[in-house]
Amino acid sequence: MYKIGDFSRLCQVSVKTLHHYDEVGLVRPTWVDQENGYRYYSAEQIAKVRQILNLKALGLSLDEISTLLNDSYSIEQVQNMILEKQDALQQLMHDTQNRLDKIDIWLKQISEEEQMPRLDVIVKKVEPMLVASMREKTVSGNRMGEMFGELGNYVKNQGGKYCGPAMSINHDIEYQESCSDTEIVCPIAAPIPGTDQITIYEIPGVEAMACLIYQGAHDAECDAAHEALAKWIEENGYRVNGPDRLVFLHCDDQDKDGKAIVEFQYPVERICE
Amino acid sequence: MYKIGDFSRLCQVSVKTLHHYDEVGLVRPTWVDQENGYRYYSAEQIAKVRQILNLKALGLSLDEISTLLNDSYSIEQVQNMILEKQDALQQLMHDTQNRLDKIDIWLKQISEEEQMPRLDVIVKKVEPMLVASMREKTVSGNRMGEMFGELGNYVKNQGGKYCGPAMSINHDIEYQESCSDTEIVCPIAAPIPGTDQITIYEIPGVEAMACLIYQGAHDAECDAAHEALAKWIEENGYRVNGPDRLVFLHCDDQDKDGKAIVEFQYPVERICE
DNA sequence: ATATCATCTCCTGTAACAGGAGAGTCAATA
DNA sequence: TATTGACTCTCCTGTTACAGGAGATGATAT
Repeated sequence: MYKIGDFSRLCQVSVKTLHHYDEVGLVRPTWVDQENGYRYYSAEQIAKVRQILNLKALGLSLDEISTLLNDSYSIEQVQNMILEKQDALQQLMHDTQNRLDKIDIWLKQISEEEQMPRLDVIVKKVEPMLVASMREKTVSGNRMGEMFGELGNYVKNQGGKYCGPAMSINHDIEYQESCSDTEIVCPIAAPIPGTDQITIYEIPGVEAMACLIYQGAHDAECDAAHEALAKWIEENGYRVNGPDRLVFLHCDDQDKDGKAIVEFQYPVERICE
Repeated sequence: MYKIGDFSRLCQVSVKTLHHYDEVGLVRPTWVDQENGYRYYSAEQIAKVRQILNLKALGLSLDEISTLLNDSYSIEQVQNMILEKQDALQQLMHDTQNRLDKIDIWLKQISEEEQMPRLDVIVKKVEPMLVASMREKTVSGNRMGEMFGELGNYVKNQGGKYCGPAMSINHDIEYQESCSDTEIVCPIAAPIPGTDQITIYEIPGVEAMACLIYQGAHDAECDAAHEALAKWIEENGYRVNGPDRLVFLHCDDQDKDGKAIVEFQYPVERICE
């Protein structure tokens, strides 16, 4: 019989840990002195503590260890438990590697450009949504404003309900100054009838959408942000694989060239996978 | 200005998370209605939340993100922070790989032998310790008992203080039936004088000691346990690189062949490193 | 007016202990 | 025998980044 201090030295675990294992019922002392509450452990229990240490080293939780040691499981069940752990650990490896990759990109950027890398790009999943849509070629900036007006009015008249910010989708593969093929859409909660010019349909979701928030006027800075996003996509090992979107999160309607907040969205996929 | 629900959808984070960020001061709402406590966020804050998400994806804690975003750190400081994280993540990769390796061994053993692998072997570090020692060749079991007696008495007479269980060290490289070179040692707290036969010195520590607890009589089962340990060492990619020890954790002195608890210890090293 | 949301604050729980307070115990020494 | 100093006990808090829920109030739409 050992007092907790001696036992902890034998097992190479802390007294606190033994207290904890007692509390959760994983390793109960062989005998407890009722007078002073001192815990006494027998040498045979060292083996049990070792089993626990070993199972912990595999990444099992105390709960799992507890059930595994108490209820005598069949080999298959143990095997399944271990296989599950293996999956979880492999997932962890994968995630960790991802983070390391991102850090690599960071460090490279810091040393090359001596400035903080962009922090405001994220890749997110975008759900499919029901929209009212207008699509026209040769759209100028002014015309776009008109189109939003028309579409908005139509939706309102039909009793449709907005359920998200409006956006435009750029169907041009390359940038063109004069002639562009642009679709503007307006997410709605429930279907409404369409017209010749206005289509109601569900735009597909996008698994990976590289997104950047831009705030300010629609000017040179805006183009710079666009470029930055394109650069980010390239440097982080992605490739654009669909039409990009412009989400109008906030528009100061009062003055057209005033403060606006838009999100640039490019559907992307990983290169080499 | 967005209410928290809209803002959470825009940022792709939960309301709970925004509450939390508010509480810890990471992202405070632009404006709070004093009447009802409603939080209102401005669209510019989306960018900040994104930065946070990105930094989180690198594995930084909220605390670290907080200091990084609030106090404007220099590029070098940021770089150091990131480098630290990189180290930590690489360590994590390493540990995780270790666990996966152990799991592989487990699964192989389960499928080959259709039984639970040994759970009671651990590899631990053993500190150097001051001991009183006797070493003799051609030691039989009986003689060992005598030696322990002599050594114990000597230590006691010299006023030495035990500070751990006694043990024997097997200096034979191969197992020999009749003639063996055995040292028995007794850890003591402070130096005492030596004699012709009894040496006082510090036995070196061992970085990696593969250990197995055995309880029972000193018989065939004991040899089986020894073998099991040897097998474990081999299968787990270690190699014995020093004299093995037998630690007498508990001896029922009454009857010699009765219940004893000993720990087999083999100093080991990893193969291929 | 009412029903349904959305939002608020406050509390608990998570995993596996570490650290410390304050009190009682043990063994050995003076 | 009294006194150390080492040990041990219980109880409480803190760790991380939120999730879940209770109970109350506010906002919005029919």
